Amino acid sequence: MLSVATWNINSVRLRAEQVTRFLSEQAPDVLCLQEIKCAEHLFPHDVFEAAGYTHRVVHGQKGYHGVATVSRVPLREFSRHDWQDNGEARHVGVELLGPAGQGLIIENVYIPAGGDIPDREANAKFGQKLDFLERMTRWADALDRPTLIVGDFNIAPLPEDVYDHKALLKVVSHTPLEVETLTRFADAHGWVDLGRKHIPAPERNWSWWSYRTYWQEKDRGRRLDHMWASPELAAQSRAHRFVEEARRWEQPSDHVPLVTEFDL
DNA sequence: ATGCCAATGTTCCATTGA
Repeated sequence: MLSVATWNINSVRLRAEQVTRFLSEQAPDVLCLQEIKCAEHLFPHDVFEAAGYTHRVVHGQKGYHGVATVSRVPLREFSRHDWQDNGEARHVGVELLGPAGQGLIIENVYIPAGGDIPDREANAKFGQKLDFLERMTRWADALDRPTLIVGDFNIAPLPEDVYDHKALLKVVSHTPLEVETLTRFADAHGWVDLGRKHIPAPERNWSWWSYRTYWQEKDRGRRLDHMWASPELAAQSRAHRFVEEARRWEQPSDHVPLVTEFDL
């Protein structure tokens, strides 16, 4: 048995208490973090060391973005892709060294949000988001071993992945162009969306709620965080959950963690 | 009705997030 989690933590230094609680309560073997918001030399290694996560790979950046994968099982850094080609720290891949999950590749990714306007001409960030996905698609085309890709995709692909499908068709994160582009990425490798394998639509499994009071009061969430597996790996997933209660903890991240358990 | 919140560092204001 191997359990893997992903969480956009929105500053790992500020949320040491919350991440410690999550590790204690859910006990994943591996946790992939996004938006750690610090350079590698400022990563709070002591917090994870004390919790038993003695294996860590950090791809940090000063101030913004940044990803890290921490683990109770041995692993090694496998890859770092810059799919935006601008130096931002938005990906790190690891290979598990076993015995649990021996040889498994876990890709931890933070896809760009894409700005406000869903138009490449009017908003360069939207174009960068689409380009990031196109480069991921070419990468996925060439994959030749079982892989798990997790993280903050910043896209809610299904109508049931948002609180109001029709209202969000023109809102970045749920536009048809983003969904089509993400679908091409999915098709490039046959990725299985574990969130919807285990919690089929229209069952609720949102992962993000805005910090703004109005939107929280209305319970307007979106499913922006994902765990996708190669087909042969997906066949070994046994359980999957969204820890929605973490959104109500003190000083929470605006995202909640996801956990998948595998027979490995 | 998407910055009215939250975080960082450029720090008493600007930038970013989705």
